[in-house]
Amino acid sequence: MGNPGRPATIKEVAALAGVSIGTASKALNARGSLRPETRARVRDAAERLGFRVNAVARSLNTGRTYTVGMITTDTIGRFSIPVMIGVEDALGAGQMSVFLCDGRDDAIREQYYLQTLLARRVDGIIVTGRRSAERRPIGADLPVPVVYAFISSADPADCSVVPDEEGGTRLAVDHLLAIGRARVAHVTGPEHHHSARVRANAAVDQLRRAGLGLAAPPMYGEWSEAWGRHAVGMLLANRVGFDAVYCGSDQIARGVADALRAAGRAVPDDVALVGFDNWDVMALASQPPLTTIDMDLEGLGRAAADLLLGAINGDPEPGRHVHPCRLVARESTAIQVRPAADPLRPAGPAADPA
Amino acid sequence: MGNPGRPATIKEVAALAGVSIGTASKALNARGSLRPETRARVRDAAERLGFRVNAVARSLNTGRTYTVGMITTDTIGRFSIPVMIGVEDALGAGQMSVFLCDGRDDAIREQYYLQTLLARRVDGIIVTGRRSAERRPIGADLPVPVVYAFISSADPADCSVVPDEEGGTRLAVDHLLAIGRARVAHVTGPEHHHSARVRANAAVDQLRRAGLGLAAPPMYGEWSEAWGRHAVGMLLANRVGFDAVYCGSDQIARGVADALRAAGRAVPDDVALVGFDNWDVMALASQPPLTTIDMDLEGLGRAAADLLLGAINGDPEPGRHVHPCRLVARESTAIQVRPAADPLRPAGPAADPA
DNA sequence: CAAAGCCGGGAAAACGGTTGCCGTACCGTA
DNA sequence: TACGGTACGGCAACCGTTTTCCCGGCTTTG
Repeated sequence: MGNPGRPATIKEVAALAGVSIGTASKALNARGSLRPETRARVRDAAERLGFRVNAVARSLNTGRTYTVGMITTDTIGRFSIPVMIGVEDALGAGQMSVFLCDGRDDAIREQYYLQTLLARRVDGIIVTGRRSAERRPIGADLPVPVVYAFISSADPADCSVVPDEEGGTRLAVDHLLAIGRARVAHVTGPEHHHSARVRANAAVDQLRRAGLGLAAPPMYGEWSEAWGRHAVGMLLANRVGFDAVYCGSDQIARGVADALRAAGRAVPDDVALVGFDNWDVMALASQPPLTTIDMDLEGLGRAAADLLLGAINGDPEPGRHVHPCRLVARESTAIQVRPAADPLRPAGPAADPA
Repeated sequence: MGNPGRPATIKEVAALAGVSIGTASKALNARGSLRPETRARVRDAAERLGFRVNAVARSLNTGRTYTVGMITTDTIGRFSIPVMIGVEDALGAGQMSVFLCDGRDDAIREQYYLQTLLARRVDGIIVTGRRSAERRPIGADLPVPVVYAFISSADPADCSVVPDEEGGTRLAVDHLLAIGRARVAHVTGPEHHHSARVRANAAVDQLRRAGLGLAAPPMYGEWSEAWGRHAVGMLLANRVGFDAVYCGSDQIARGVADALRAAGRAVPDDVALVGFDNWDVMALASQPPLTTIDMDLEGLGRAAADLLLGAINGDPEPGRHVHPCRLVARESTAIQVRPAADPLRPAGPAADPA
């Protein structure tokens, strides 16, 4: 038990067990050659005193702290959360603790955090953020390995893990083609946004590979439901013929779904719909629920953490690593012969709660 | 600059400056009495070597680590994020770093984290989580102060900071009364959920104080849009007379708004609507945008951090501290003579992007 | 001129562990 | 009986800083 005042030290444990400090250390860490009975005596003493090794003191002479810093480029947000959870999960399993640093898109603040982390002698650093675009490296010649997760470093020699947005788009397009759609429109976010451009270009490419083109040029706008609704209005006003819409986000897709319903076009029968992000609150609340592309951000975070652990242990794998997306099929494309049952929710309208 | 191999130690700095280690320490920390010229010499040497004090070594003999642990009861989620951001912000300003620990609603995992944090000799611990209900204390007789943020400890002697959900509800009800509504319905989450009950009871109380009652008994269901839609169906089917709905969440409120519109009831003219949470993605995307109650979770997090800092510095303020909510007025209650201009967004329909 | 005080800086003891090296006692064997 | 080997456990250096105490020299004062 021990008292709650000062945590017990190994010296007190050693004294109680009647051995030297060094011996106590060996007993507690299962090193050296000691009589089993001695080990037991030390362990008992430690237990009685409520001894908990002082990680600070240990770090001082091993040189390893078993901590890593996680710096977000911008404010902690919807995209960085799952990445952080994945990172924390993978590192926690490796006995490492994570320092959380919210960069807030402020370079000064970021550098302050970087210095703090280095002063704390973290074993490594993860840099993440909301955007999937490139960013300037956080520092040069740092004494610890750095991995960029979701965002990537502008220096190709740095280790980055990014979602395979092109691959995700190919999944979306192929899925629409597979259910027999050929006149696909694309509604997405602002053109200056990296992800919007990448996904739009990938959609065009993949359709071309099938001998097709978009039903209309990519429609760039905002990452909002309102823009999704507005875009549908434009498509209808221009009498564009389309039987599917691939959207740059679930928010946009939901707006598209609402506007289509208001215009009397049935989803998915008249128009099939695919979103992006698999943001549950949008994808599931949409009417109908959205088929969408999931970037597996948590898995991406875990992958980044594993790369960091590797680098810490001397096996760096520099460069840009792409992490696969996956398609989550729901009712907004549930049509014709469906290849398999939807794994996430039963087909048919959702039952309202009592 | 120094090379990126091993970080420079104060010994090397001292050698380069031609002073003893102790003197170097004093120079770098602005202590003791030294000639200005000596200080400068040491500082130069430190700069040239890229010296960064080893926080681990420093902690070892000061006994303070300037770190705190933040443990989430359940998975990091929508409510814990703003709290965490607030905590991190307030603590960062106090030069403290934050260890992130995702408890995942797993008591084993939580205890593991607790032990890890204690081994790391954190100066304090913040416990947070998604639900605002009470939870069993994370430990007894801990050697460091603990503050519960958003959730609260079942032990009233522990320090907890919780949102003033009753107060928030009073703001909502008073607001509806102020715009002339008297037949208020209440649609909220599951009855077993602490927040749902608290808010429902507070609504009843506040109406009673005005000599009124709810237009129908509190409608408990789910925290979902679907339930909001369904509840409207029930109200209409039962021919309940109502000119306002106070909802337990913005998600529910959005569902209510959609169903009312579908039923030809205008918001806010026929029915005024107040949500809860001020979750931007719901409150702003709703048609019309929602008046709602904001729990100021970030501020709550900062308050918790400040209490923790106080406790660390010897001024504990045990007990349950309530943090005020505030009303954010938007178009779902924009009616009649409005007392003041809405501070957050101009009135009138939102313009769709080009 | 001597004593006292101050200023600048060095030496060394902590802080709490880990670990390599060494000594001792006991065993078996020649 | 003497010697070598092994098992067990102690000693002490070390990790990088901070901080206390002390000392020598210079300045001030009586």
